[in-house]
Amino acid sequence: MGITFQRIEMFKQNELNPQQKEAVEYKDGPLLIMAGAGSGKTRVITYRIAYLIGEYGIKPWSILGVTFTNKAASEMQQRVARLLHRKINDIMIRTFHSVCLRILRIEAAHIKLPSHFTIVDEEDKKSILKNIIDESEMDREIYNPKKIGEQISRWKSYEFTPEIEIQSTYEKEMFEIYRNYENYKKRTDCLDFDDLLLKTVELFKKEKTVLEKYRKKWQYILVDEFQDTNHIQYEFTRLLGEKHTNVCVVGDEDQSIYSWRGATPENFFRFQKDFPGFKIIKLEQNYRSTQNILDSATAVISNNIKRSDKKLWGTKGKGDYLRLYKFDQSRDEAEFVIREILNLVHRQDYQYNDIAIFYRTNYLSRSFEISCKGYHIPYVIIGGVRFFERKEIKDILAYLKLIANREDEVSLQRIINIPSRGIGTTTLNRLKDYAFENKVSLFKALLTSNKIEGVKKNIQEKIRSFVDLIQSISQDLKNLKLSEFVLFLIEETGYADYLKNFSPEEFESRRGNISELIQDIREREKKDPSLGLENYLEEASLQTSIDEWDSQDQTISLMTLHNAKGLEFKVVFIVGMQDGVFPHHRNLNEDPEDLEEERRLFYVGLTRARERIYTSYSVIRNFFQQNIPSEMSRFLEELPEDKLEFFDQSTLGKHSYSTMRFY
DNA sequence: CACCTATACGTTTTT
DNA sequence: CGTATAGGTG
Repeated sequence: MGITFQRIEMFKQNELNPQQKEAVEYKDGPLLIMAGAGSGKTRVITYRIAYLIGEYGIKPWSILGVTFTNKAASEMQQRVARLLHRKINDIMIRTFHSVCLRILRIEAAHIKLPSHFTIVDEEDKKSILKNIIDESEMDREIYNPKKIGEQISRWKSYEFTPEIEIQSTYEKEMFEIYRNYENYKKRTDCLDFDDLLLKTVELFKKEKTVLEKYRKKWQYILVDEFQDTNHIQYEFTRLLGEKHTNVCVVGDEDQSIYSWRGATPENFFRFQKDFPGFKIIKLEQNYRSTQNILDSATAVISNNIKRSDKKLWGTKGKGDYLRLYKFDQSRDEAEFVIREILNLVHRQDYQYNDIAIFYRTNYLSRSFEISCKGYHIPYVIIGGVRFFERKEIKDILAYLKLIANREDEVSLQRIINIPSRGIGTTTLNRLKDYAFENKVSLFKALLTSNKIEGVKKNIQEKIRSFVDLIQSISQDLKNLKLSEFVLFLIEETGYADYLKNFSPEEFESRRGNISELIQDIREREKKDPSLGLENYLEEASLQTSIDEWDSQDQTISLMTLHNAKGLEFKVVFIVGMQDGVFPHHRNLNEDPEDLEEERRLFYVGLTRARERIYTSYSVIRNFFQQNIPSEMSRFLEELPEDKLEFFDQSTLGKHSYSTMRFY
């Protein structure tokens, strides 16, 4: 039989160690895989899925795989397809958010939600909150939209709702804002990222028949990066899995780096409680890094008190020493790193895509970007401003979102006067007041603007022509492919001229981004000729920066340590290693757990490297154009000295580490 | 209402 | 330093 042949082939091509084999072949019941860094975790998951299908005859569509990024999901899908020699588009391997979105689109009616709801991103969320705070006349000093947004997010990830009793006036007002925010979204048929998870869990708890339907559908569940799941994600997993208990979770508590987003390794314990009879398999064989890297990473992480004892066995030779460089200024650091990269590529056998630069915070990318440009090194920055967050892209998307959902007030507000149509803030506020008082949507208010007091005839005319524009282009959506429609829309709205006027200097790059958007739509149309507006908007709103990245491209990669999770490179530079930057000053507090999370982040960074690690810092840090003296990161002192070479490139304070020089 | 200028303010990490 | 907002003028 073909099935047996596949199995033999699978194991021959890429042999698995006994623990990996056990994890792959384990069929029914709860399974907890503790997978150390570089222990072949992805291989185990993909083999396991392939094995369930190929060996146990499980139907592809009864498997649910949950990952953290779309990229990890599609990679996994491809690898499974390769193992089984067939196209597999019927396995659901997606992110939590994407799976929940799928469910909600279908089941929305059960929780009194129209199925065409739109998704608000972080920027939209902030602007909604800002409006609410402004209207409530609260002090913006204390009530800053970003902070409140984070707080709301935290509440929601714990299934906390505004109905809960609260004491202090501050909390009361926070809840008031929260409640208004929730009402606003309800009124405008919007959901934020947290809602996707929260509403799905709510739906499962309320509608048992719906829950049963999905329990029946997904007989086998796998969750990747389990250490970074939060309460609500755990609930989702538990609800779906507790009946058949075929739930496999994979993670590494040493790589838990999202506690600030509500993630908790506590879920490992909850899993063990909620799924009795579970099996634990530990993957401790590291196939990625040299022994020196492994020993250094182990030495660092062993400073954490809160961790269960776990070992990593290396499979490679000792390899190079780790390197530690000290500089005067950030720009010296950037200059060195880039020259060293040139050296690695031209004098040694490395390619650009073997190399990555990691930093703690996004703003550190700037000096390295400048140096890359100066030396003509091809680079990509992962993170920072994402493609779908760029102004021009968001404008176009706002038009599309409004066409998909007329109630979407955020999008309407964004583009009602872009390009400028003479509908300014005063008019907009009148319209909003009218909409609010008469309990209609903002778009409805536009339709009846002649009834609104204080809106002059000429302005009514302007509003009418805007409404006509939206209505008439909406008609054309039916007759055009989406990519053609977007081109048409840009034409009809006069958006290109607007961009040119708005900023001639930036026009070229913005137009480039728009072409890229259209190209992206075309590519998706190629895969799925029936690609609709809603479908595309969905994918666009859940896309992350890492998803845009192609590891095959001949470029070096710059990213935050958080973005580095799950990746590997031959050479890794970890830069900006000053106390206060890394560990970040906000996590240098009384709470030792915050520091431990920073340390895990360092551990993640170190364990991404296969062959070589450079760490570096400068004694003068440029911050807001100020020069701030800074100390070497305390984490660097945790690296074992006998596996480290120290290079003092600094002309200031030479005395300090000169005795460590030994190369 | 649109446009220009002054000033305040901020950068942790992100699905 | 760069961006985002406020405040004033045409």
